[in-house]
Amino acid sequence: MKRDSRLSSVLHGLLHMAANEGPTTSDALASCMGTNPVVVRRTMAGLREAGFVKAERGHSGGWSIACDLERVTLRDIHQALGEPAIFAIGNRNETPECLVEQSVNAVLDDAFEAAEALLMQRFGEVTLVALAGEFTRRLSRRRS
Amino acid sequence: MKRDSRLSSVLHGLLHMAANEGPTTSDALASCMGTNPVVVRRTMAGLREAGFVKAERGHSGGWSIACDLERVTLRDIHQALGEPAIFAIGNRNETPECLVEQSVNAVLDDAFEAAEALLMQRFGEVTLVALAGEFTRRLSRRRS
DNA sequence: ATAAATGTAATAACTGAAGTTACATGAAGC
DNA sequence: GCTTCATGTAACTTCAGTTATTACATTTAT
Repeated sequence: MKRDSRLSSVLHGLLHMAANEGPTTSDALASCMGTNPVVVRRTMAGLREAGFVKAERGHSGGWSIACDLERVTLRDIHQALGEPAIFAIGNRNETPECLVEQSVNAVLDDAFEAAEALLMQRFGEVTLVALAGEFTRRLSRRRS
Repeated sequence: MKRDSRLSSVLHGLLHMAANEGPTTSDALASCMGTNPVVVRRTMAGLREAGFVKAERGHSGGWSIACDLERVTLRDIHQALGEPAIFAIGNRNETPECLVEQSVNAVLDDAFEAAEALLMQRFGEVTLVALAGEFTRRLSRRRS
């Protein structure tokens, strides 16, 4: 499977948008993310619908932040993307008749649910401001 | 991406093998797992190399357990399968030049590593005997 | 010998993200 | 009004990785 990098992509885009004064075009985001402007629009669409960013059309248009960076967490962003599947591993059959397979599924699901809960908790603890702070920290470290 | 169900599949197969007296053929495993005998051989190959199962060729051959079910855990099985990727989500670029992207990656990687560590810990706590016990429990529950 | 089993290579099918092309729509500037 | 620059979106292709299938070699018991 090709790995889903939408979360990584939009976070990267958001930080660039936050750093820019006016709106940032899909083209600009695409070039700094090494992808295609159409992909940017498609991916950002979820965040737009969730109200985290806004897009202005026409001359001098583009994307800008439309939320409080202190309140929005990585978990919110993940949800806005439609909560894509986290695991590449899963059960072969979600509703098996075989009692053996049901047992295997139950044990695996327990473990996966615990791991997912932890991941979501972590995501919920990181605001976009904190993410930007991580960048600032790295920037000053490099400068010194 | 199609989800990787090899772990689920081999565990299902192992429990069936453990329940059978003699060796179990790939055909038998395949039909109870709803797949193809070639897929069974290919998937079981890792466990065979790890010494968890053995395969006998020729007449009245097939697969049988070759390990202590109390000592082998789901984690061992996952390793024997070649430690396939756990997450369907990942960074767009693993070694980015952009400091913004590096920051995003670092924060995401932290969270993913924590979730993976928890999952592996859970897997390490479940032996094949415990898995079989889960089946026995379900069986008696259904009978009552 | 024959039949029954695994071992494995080669190839196609399937799935979902990512990439691309094309065109409609809207807003600013002239 | 017209042009230009931007997003919105549909349709299609590409790509990667598991799964499925076909084919054939090899081993073992009868």
